[in-house]
Amino acid sequence: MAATPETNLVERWRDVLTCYSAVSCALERALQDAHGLGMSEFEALDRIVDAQCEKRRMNELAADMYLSQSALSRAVARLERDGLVSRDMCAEDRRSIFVRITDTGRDKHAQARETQRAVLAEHFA
Amino acid sequence: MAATPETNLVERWRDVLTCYSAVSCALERALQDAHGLGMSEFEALDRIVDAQCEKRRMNELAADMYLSQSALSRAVARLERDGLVSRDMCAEDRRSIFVRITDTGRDKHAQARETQRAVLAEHFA
DNA sequence: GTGCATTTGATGCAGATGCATTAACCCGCT
DNA sequence: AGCGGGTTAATGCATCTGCATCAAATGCAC
Repeated sequence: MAATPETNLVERWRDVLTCYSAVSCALERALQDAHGLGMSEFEALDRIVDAQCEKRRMNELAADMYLSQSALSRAVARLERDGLVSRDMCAEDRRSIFVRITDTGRDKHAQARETQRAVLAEHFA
Repeated sequence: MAATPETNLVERWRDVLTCYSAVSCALERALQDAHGLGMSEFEALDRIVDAQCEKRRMNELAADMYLSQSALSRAVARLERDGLVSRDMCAEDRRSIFVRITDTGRDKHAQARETQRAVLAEHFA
């Protein structure tokens, strides 16, 4: 028997939990303090920028992220309120929304990415 | 140069994020559906049972967990409301609270642990 | 003992999340 | 064209979380 697989499972989970808690907490604080961004907002911006195309549909975005549809809807609403993205009608399918990053949003994301990488470097060192 | 360390950092973080999201979501749902327990409640019970001693002070418990002090306070309040733990005065330091697991709580935890391990086994397979 | 900083757990409050529902829209079938 | 089922994003609601604050209790300096 290979050293109690049950215990290993729980240990692996605890490791993930510990890592996630520490990093997400630090990230949340750093992004908030330095840029006024929550982690979900940054993550959404990040996915939009990563995709080569300028515009992203809400549902494509939701599929990439761990957020529920409603949470994403509100996160994008906050980003729009802060002028970092715009929500445009999609002519082909009028139910869909194109989320487009603004110039301000692009700048903000570039700055925030620096913060993110600094925090990650610190915690994964 | 060893394959862009920056990108590796972000990838590592995304892996943690993906894993945490999937598992915590599944765990939350499974525990809630099968036992009416949230993940934080289960985690708190788990820490109490894991500690060899019957009683745990709130602050010791908080130190073990990723929760804030206030969140823990309310999680324990929910556990007490459901009859799974009791909060007793501590004679030595009357600010402190002893959290003690009840028989009902012990049973519930034993059952919930089965669910937890099943979910973990499924996701870490 | 007295006074003051610290510690401990509870609570008011604002913000974020998920679930269920809703409104608008698309598509296929007749 | 019209209807019904499925899809997309927004919203009401309840819950959980963290921050700041509070009251009670401790203990340290004097």
